[in-house]
Amino acid sequence: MGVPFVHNSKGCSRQRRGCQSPGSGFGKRGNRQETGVEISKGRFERQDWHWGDRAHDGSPQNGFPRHTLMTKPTGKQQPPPDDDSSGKIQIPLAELIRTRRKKVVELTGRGVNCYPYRYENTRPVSELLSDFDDLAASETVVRLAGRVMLKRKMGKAAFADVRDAAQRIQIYVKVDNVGKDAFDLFDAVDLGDILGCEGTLFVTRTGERTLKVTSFELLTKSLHPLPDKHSGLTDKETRSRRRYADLIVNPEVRDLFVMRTRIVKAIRDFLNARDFLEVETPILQPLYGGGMAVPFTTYHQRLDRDLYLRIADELYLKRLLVGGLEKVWEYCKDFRNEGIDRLHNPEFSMIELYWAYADYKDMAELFEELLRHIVLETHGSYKIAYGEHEIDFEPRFRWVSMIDSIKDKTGVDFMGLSFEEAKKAAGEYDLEAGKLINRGKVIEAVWEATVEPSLIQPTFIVDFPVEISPLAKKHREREGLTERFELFVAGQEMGNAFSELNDPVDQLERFLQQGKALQAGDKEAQPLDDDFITALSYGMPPSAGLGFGVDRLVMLLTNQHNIRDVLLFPQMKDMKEGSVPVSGILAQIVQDEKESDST
RNA sequence: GGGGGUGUAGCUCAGUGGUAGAGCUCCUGCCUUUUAAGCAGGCUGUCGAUGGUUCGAGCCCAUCCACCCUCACCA
Repeated sequence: MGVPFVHNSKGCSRQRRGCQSPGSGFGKRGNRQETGVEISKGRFERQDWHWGDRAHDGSPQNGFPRHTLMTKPTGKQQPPPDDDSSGKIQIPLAELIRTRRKKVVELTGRGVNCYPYRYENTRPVSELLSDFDDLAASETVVRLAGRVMLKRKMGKAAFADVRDAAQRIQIYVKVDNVGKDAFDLFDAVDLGDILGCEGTLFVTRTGERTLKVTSFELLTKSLHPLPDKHSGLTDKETRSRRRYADLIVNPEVRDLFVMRTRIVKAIRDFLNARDFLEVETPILQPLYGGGMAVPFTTYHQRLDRDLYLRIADELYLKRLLVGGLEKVWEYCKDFRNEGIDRLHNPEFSMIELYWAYADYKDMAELFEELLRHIVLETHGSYKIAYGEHEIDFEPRFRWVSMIDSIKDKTGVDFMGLSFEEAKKAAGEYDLEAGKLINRGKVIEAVWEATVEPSLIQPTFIVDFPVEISPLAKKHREREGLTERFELFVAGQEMGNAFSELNDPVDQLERFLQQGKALQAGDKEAQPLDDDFITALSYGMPPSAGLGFGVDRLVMLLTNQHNIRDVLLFPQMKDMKEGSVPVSGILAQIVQDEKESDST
């Protein structure tokens, strides 16, 4: 852990490291005397919180931030009053956590383990609810476990809402049923605590299905208060940074990520059923390639060389075609060192599949079937809503060439036009001149300006200009074009496929062209991959290849419009200033506990 | 990167230059079928950061940071 794996991602693992082994860090913290600082009376200075392991300098770390609490010499400090508030971090959160931690200490003193090891024979709440009538009538004793979301205490009885992975249920705890000691323990239960409960099911006066608790066990004490019980957690930044809190209080978020997993499973099932072999290829690569992108660079010490995080899987999967595997695919995490926005995260998921003896038309058939399968599996219908649109996957997808689609829209036919002629024809559109560096780019730019936004229902755009398709085979009939399609749905690209270029000489020439671009300063151009050319020289069968972004697909199928919302842990910039790490609060509390023990 | 917006208590939000507020959470008390339980009382903040204007700044100005929307580029 001493040397950061990826130079560019500093700070990404800070929080995780801090959580590893809190116990090991407490004794090593400088005390007040040594650091020459003083805990101010009732005030925690946020900016004086220092993370010991922030610098990536390779120095040994103990896995826990070195805490240094200090204050500004404000001159307003007074000797701590002799009540028990001296030295406390008195931001409100700290007080809330302190109160809960006190309960842990007290309960532990009474022999209650606030962090026991297991709770057995539980049933999912969903099952208890679906079998409710029978279970209630037979007074079957059942057990469940979950998190306390709401609590309503009334003297010698109490209700609480407990939620497990999928459902919530009300529990009823009455002193007559559980005994005084247990009822006192229930008094100490906070929102957020995790409980195991045993009892029978009944319906309350007001008609709510409820577990009448006969015994319960505290399974985990929660120290951090939950977000507001009514309005929940709405701040998008906090929801992304603390996805765990988001998942606790926003059931629809949980549903969305369950849906994401179902989508991936549907893809996997579909490809497995067609004998595509799921493989794994290197993420850490001596040379990147297979796409146009800026890579992340990292360094291997023992090899004493730079390595790259992959930007695409293409070149490795094609090597497997050479090796005779014929039908391969990979669920791949790729990394691109580019901007972060509504549609882009530095690490993202793709599916790439390669199919020997097939061409791009076969691949289009397969892709269409795959999407229909996924939509039906996950939605139970072929129609989905996306924003203001209803997308229907049932009819055959339109199939139209890029050049024809422009002709249909504008009347201009780019087929057979030279670069100069094409540029002239494009003159009436407001295009960025710097991009119009060849015929293919001009056609693409015109197409993007005129046709792309209108592609709401699933549409294959096919036969791209050769200049913008360096890995695709030349079209067997149409001069200057390649056998390539991209699928568009709701105005967005949902996949990209070619009849794969397998002539090693042609591929070498295209690499050399890319090499020139790289030298000329195009950071996204692809470097020459000698080993890939070597592989092609052995002979790669005629093949079709397809790649599509999983995150984008999940967005489409879950009606989300920001990639961050379909990623459990999206990349975030460094934390905004002013927030106090919970570990700092806990460290302070534990220090106070130790001091009060020794006095 | 350009343009627009937001940042106040753990959470959700008020607060247009004059002593930082509400609801929820939390604490104390009452309450044995409640349900955003209720009732009574109480604690809680470097108003994102830094600088400026002002007798006085949460509020006005500048810079910076983060997030959201939007435009251009990569999936």
